[in-house]
Amino acid sequence: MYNEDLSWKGLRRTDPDRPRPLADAVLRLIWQKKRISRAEIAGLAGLSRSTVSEIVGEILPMGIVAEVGEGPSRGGRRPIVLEFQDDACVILGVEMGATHVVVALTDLRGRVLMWISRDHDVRTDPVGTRALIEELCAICLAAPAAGDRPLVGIGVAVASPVDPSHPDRASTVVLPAWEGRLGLDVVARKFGVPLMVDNDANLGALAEHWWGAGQGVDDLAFIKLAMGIGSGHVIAGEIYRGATGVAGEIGHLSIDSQGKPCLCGLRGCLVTLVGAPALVERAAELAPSFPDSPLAGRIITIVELENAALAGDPLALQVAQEAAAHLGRAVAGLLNIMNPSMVIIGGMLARLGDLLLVPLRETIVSRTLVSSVAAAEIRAGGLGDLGIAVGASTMVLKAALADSRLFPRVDAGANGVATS
Amino acid sequence: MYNEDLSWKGLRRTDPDRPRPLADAVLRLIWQKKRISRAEIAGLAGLSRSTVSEIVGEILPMGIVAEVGEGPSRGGRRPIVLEFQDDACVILGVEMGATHVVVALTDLRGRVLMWISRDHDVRTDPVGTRALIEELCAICLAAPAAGDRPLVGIGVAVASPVDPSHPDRASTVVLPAWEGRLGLDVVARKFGVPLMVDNDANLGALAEHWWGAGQGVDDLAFIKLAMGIGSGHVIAGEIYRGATGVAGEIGHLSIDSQGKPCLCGLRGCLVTLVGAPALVERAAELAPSFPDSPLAGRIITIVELENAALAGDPLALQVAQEAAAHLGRAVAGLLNIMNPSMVIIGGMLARLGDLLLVPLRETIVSRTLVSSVAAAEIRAGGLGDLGIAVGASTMVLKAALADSRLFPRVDAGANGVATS
DNA sequence: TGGCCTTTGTACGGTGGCCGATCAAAGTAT
DNA sequence: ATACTTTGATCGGCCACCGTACAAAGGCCA
Repeated sequence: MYNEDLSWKGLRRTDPDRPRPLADAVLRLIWQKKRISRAEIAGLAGLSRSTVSEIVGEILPMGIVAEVGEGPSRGGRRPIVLEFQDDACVILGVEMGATHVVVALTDLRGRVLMWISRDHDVRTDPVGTRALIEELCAICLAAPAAGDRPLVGIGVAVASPVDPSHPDRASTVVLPAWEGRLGLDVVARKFGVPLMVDNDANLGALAEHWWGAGQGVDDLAFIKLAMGIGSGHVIAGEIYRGATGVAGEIGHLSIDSQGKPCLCGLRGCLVTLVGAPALVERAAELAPSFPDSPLAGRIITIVELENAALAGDPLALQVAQEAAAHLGRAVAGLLNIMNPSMVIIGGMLARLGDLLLVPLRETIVSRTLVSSVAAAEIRAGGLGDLGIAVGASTMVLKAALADSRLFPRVDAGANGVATS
Repeated sequence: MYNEDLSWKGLRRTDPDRPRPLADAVLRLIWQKKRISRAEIAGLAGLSRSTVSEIVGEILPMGIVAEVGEGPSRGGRRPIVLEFQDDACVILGVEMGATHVVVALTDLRGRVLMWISRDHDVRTDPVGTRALIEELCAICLAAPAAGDRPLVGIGVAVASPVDPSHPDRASTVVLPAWEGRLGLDVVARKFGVPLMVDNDANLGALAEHWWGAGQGVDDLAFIKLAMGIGSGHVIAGEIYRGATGVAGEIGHLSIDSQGKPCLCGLRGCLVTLVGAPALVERAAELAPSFPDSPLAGRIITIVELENAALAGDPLALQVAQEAAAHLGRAVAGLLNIMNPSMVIIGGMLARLGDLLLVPLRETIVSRTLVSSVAAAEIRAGGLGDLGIAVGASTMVLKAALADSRLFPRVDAGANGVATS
């Protein structure tokens, strides 16, 4: 007759172990505003100046916020400017793709200090991949750009669904050789920091939300176009994972019941129409009609196809337009079901920009009933190839800003000392 | 470079106007457990017994919780049992369909005390509809079942998207005659209580989550099969509305690019295949192949079709199976995108039960890649025709349990007096 | 049956987070 | 130079909640 679940939200007032519940909120505000005075914090956070003074007094010794002189007067005493020290700590973001590993070292504002990409057959070699991640992380941390600054944590993006309640569990479907377990805790122990895992498309969405095209938009979808097609969702500012962490398998939306069979058993899945292999194949099919194209009559790669489209080759353009039309049908479905404010196209094909987006928008607008759905913005991602790795780092940053105990203590004198 | 939005969650500790932030949480716990002692509350809520005593002392005078004798001893003093008074107040739930209005009077546990359904052309007659709602509400409140108990509020379900930030705004697409506004505030003023509005499928999902097939499941989708097809979503226990309140237009998922054109401009929309008119039409198409069917050779209604299927008529069964197959493709897409733990089929066609569900499940299992997605439960709704109206009432109950100030004061002596 | 322990609910003093009032410092407006 | 503003620190106070202590009322066991 009624819901037996005990965990009605907000039953516990706050975590009793956590001193000063509002301190983290103030820290976030400082992070957001970057430079801000105590009085401004009081105004924006709805706290009294006395409370803010007290809280700031506790935050300063942590070393991630510093007083940096005085600001302009607004008719009275000049305020002391508090500045968030973006370079007080570093974060590692790891992208585990199907055939490559990217490690990016960022500061506390998502800026990439250095990065390394290495081809590796991740899918079949778990042991080697773990060692490679450890090696690349160590290289990043030893680099001058890291400058001895303490590490907050390591974020890892995997190209496989991640169950939020069992983050170390790996999908045996996507990564059979990994035997159901990522085993990244050894990496965490090696560096003595927390390690967090999530799906790559989710983290792409997060990165675009924090630093890219989706800033200020609280409900967005991110579609990663590559070999496979995945989508990640940010709802109300949070990553949405669904009940079992596999939300976003947009690649297997069935677009055309008469289409080609897909590995998943459906016919006409989006991935069979818009995945990279499908596009290459389609180009080969169309080649006889475009004898003048430099692509005609030979085996091509997806990168060549993209370059040709950017160069204006009619064959490549036709392939892109067809892909956009197929994708548009799926995105229309996505819009109808999820109703995000924005859809961001990421991954390799995002390079095509308007070549893909213009026909995509046309398809969507002409195929969506409710006008406010069709009004959703469709954009290309703004973060390039490092977007996923930066998203992984952002996940750690977000966690630390939600619970400042995750920030390592920085000795007070070291404010931005090691950057130079 | 960073998110300019100020409203980072949890910045304000609590609403300062609201005394005792935990009092509402305790009240919810009492509601949930129905009968519970102070000591149990302390244990479950993580509060001290002294605090609970104090809070309960404040709740008791409200009249919605009463001490009802002592419970069994567990080795010591016998506990005083607190009981939530489900019949202390009543709530009105209104379903505004396309061609009918349902008003249900419920207690504080979703039980229907009385209900009235009236056919009315809602779409074209806003003034008459408002008057009708007022009339039916007044009848319910004057009935013996209401017993003079105070009204908490009125919930209204409308068969149109509802923008959460402008709840009184009506879609001019679905309800053109209403000129963009519902104008239900007059009803609220008439009865002097708060009035809340949401989409019908959303409220169906809510009702199933609280009282029906979806109890204990925090992520579920509700699909309303009727003239149109709508879906509502509960995510993490809350109704999900999307960025502009139009999440769930599953009816216009494109299933078949070679299908019939739809009003929305797409081809092969789900509603053109599984909507009630489409099913009737399909039955007529198939009739020549089933000359023995009692349905053959004449114009039939959807209800007749349903009844025939339940009676085992091969023609009707074929129509149902085809519908299930089409619906299965859409639900597979929904599962891939949203990954709910459960999908609940409601609306008229839910009457068919396993006739629809069995082929539906088959389609889904054979057409979904990730096994945990396919493991989502597919069920028929458990609340029948009043589900939507009960959901509307539940919306009000939920709001009152989240902010107990919405409960009217009940004079202490009147505990369940008027029920007889 | 009496003693001892447990459980429940209440009373009371204490604590910690936050606020308002106050004040000094340092600026602007006239 | 005077009056007013703004900022930040300090101090006392309030309130929600906690822990302790205690009384009432039960069970367990000799």
